[in-house]
Amino acid sequence: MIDKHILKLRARDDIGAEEETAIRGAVKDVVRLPADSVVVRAFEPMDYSTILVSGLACRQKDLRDGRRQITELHVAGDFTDLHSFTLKYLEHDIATLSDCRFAIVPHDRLREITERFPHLARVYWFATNLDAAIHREWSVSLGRRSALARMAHLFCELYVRLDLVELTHDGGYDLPLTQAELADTLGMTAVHANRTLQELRSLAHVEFARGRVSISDFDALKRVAEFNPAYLYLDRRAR
Amino acid sequence: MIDKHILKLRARDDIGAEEETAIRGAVKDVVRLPADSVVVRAFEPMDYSTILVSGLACRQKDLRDGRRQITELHVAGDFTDLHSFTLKYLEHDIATLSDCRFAIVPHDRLREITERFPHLARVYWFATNLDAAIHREWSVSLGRRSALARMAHLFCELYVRLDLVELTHDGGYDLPLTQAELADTLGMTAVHANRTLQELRSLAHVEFARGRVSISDFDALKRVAEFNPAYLYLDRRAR
DNA sequence: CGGTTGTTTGATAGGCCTCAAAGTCAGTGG
DNA sequence: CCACTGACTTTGAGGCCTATCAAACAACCG
Repeated sequence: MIDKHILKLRARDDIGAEEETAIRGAVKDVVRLPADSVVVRAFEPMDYSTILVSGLACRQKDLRDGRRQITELHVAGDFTDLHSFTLKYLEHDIATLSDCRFAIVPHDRLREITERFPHLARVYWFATNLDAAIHREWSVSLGRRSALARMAHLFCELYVRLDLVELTHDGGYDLPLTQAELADTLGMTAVHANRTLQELRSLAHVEFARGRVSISDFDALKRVAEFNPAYLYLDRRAR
Repeated sequence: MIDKHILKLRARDDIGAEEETAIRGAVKDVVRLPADSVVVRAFEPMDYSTILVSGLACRQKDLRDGRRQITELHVAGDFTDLHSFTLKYLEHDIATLSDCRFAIVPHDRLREITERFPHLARVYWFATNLDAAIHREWSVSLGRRSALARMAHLFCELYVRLDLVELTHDGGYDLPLTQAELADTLGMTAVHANRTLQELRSLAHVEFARGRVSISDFDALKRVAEFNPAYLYLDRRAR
């Protein structure tokens, strides 16, 4: 059920058998939600967190005028709202972008296992710090990169993150987003996202169609994006 | 020495006397650095973290072409690079923007106190999650807000954060930034920052001159920014 | 198969960038 | 005390990137 989650943890640190058992035991429930559902509503008191088991989800913040910014995309294995464990509520929504399954982990169980295994506390602390590192990279994209480089960068990031949980195949991956949602992620309009997509296809041979990203020349894409995966902390070490 | 740090922690949760003693005891050294120094270099292995005691510092990421994005500003009391405790290195620089003093906290002492006081582990975990919440709000600014609203929003945020550590006075606060550095924070050019500053002055009666922000009408500023401080998690509760 | 949602294209406008130069200010040294 | 210097701020002109508005087109779905 949460195999991809464990897989992702193990990419960054050793997780003992006892720890793994504790993590698996902390899952209380698994729920299914259709696309475009709000999983967690901003500012509602939370006493559980959720691991994304399958599907695509996001964190999004709405503005008064109805526009929104997606601040992170979540793939299978991500602890989408682990930060609510210490924050007690979220200042953003968690929403599904496709059909999703979530594993529910109550905060009191999180507290138990992090007190029993201080190492796991650090591993999960690390996980939220990694989210923050991704936020920072997105800030650079939004603040300093052109629309083209920003989009290329996102496609690179998702390739690496999905590859880690074995969700890439044939030089690409499923990304069930509309162009409007992609635009909300990249801080641009849907029209411009469409045009940028066309430019990216002709420049770097990257396709985005029918919910799938196909990368025929990853190096070309990386060059356009000036992509360096170091911010994803892919090295395994004791946390 | 780290009074402002303790003050900030206590704004979000109760910190016991024993915990406070442990925190103060974890400080090994205090160092002084002039403006425009690099405190922590990206990708260097870290075995300590630093609390900003006084001055203004930032997290910054450089691009190949020499441009940069400042992804967070740090004020006195902030644990500027607490995340290196679990990340082991940072993917960005920490740099000073004014003369600064830092308290050095070795990671092994952090490990000690977080294992001895699981509650402190959560308090510090919370602190890094708060950083991430600020990152997300900045993503919204960079992605969806106009230059004017973005600048207004930053000035609001800094007012609240500085007020928390008693560093505001006479309806304003010291912000020893050049316009170019402000521009790097807001994802715009220095020229445009200058023009936006002028617009903000005439629209919301906000001055930024000689390293000081003077706000004569905070409500007007908040309106321009659509500022809501909820993302700063200002409520005190058990973490 | 009609309606709805999502994609694509075109025309126009505007916000922000770029380049360049002038103006201001604090600090320095004669 | 006053040139001189270097850093920073301000202004102007022109252009590009991206937004906006509108409409046609394509794809999906009950």
